[in-house]
Amino acid sequence: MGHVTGDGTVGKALAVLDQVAAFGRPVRFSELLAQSDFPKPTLYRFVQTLTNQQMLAYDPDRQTYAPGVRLVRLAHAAWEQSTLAPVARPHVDALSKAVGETVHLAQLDNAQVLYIDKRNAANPVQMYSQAGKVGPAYCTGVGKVMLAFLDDAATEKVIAQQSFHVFTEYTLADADALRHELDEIRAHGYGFDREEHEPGIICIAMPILSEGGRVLGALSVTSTTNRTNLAGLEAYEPVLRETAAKIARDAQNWSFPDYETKEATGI
Amino acid sequence: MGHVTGDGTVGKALAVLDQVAAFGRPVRFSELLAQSDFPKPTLYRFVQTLTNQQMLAYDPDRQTYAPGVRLVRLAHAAWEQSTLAPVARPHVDALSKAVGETVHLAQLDNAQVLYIDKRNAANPVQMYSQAGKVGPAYCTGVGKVMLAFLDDAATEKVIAQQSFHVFTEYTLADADALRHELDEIRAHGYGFDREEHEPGIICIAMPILSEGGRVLGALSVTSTTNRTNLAGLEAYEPVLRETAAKIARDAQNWSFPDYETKEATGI
DNA sequence: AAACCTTGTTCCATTATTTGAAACTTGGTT
DNA sequence: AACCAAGTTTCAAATAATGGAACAAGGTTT
Repeated sequence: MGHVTGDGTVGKALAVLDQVAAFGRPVRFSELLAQSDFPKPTLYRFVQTLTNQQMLAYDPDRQTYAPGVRLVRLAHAAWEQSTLAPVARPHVDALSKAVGETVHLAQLDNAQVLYIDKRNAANPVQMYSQAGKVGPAYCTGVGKVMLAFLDDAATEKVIAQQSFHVFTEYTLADADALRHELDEIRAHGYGFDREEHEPGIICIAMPILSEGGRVLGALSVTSTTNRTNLAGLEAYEPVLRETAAKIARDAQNWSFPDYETKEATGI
Repeated sequence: MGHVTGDGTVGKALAVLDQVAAFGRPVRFSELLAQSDFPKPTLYRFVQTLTNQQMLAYDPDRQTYAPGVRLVRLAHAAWEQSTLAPVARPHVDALSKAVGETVHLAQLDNAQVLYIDKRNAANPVQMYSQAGKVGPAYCTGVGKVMLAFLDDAATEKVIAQQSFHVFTEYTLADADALRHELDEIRAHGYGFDREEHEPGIICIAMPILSEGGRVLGALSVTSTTNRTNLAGLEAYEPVLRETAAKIARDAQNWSFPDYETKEATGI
């Protein structure tokens, strides 16, 4: 009767997995139970099953559960197969070198922004700890440009799922403000983050669209108000647009020819 | 009657997820069906459910399934929470700087080696494409030292799951050869890879053990026969041992104090 | 040391969900 | 028009999930 999860047993089990991941730290069974809708034996069995399946890892010393190693292995496959990330990598590299600022590559995940790749101008890549991170869609450059180029039904569905927390004085605080912004973005073909998420942080963002106009992802160049301003970022628009086009083209023609690459790792 | 998966519906669904990941490329429903034990509607529903749950991503243009973005998000949590990886990071950095060779941090996943972190001496980190990778346990330095320090029952269970593919002329080709090698490793406290997995690639590996003697993971320093030899690698034994000890200590005392770190990302 | 928690684990009759053979739809091919 | 392959839906039978209750196992208090 009226469940949040849907998708039967599997959906429920995955909800438990999310719950553990959301804790951000190893968690005890009782902690999960306290904030769960499931009765004790049901939750217990889910946790057991997930642990058996290595989706959760149980630490017997501390009696805690944490997301398991199987996820890391699966995510490796996800990242390598996601048509965007591996195809985009050389282009993101080139863009990063060209602009000398932080570059992000993102996709839409549910109604959130998921960062798939990142180049930090200053300190060399530290990807795993950044890629995989999620952020709000309504107040980030990449989020807004992706929203702007979905079809109307999809856009509204995602808008309905935004929480509209006000981070700064520039944050778009409601659905109407966001809709208006999306119109602007559609008109220009790209968008900005005007310190909407964090004070002093600005960016220019470009959608990555397939030939058919489907949203594949988005690119952004980020900087700070100390170093530049929106007009300064706008100078990157041509190279951003070109990079997005190249990524879209390559993603289109991608057909996994180099399967079975015996990449030399050595332990 | 006699299933491989176990763990009910959830286990079966996750087996399908693994199957998709194992393809290494986006895959059609019919391809999955062809190599699946499940009847058509059953497999169909699993794929649907997993897609709903964003564990799989469906590409409508190509009619293919690939591992989904939710996995990347979950893996991010897994990596950050796995007691070893974040705790080990600074020590792995230091070790990498000290030895100037490729350094690997690994854990046991099922009966395989899972690389959790990596420092490449030459080109700066490219983690996501390396971490998450799995390798054989019986013919890698990290794999063997972890096996050596499991309890007997666990060791035998893992040995039984090895496939003993012969990669080079030095590969340990059967369980007995491996058992003998494990005895040696237990006697010394550390181990080598003598070109057992790839010609010209050698390493010295050190287990990371908790106070209670539980295997937490392993560290290795890898090089080539062009640059050095086993005696040369042995010079790294003290710093490796010390690093492993530091990681174990920190993993022990880790209690997630810095939860709620509002890390400044900016888009 | 007895009574009393709190946390984790097992039982088992009831209930709801998964299951899969068969039938059907869709789009492309002979 | 007939055919074929890939994907999707149906529905009664089989199976697996469910959760109230009762049971261990450590700890703490009286």
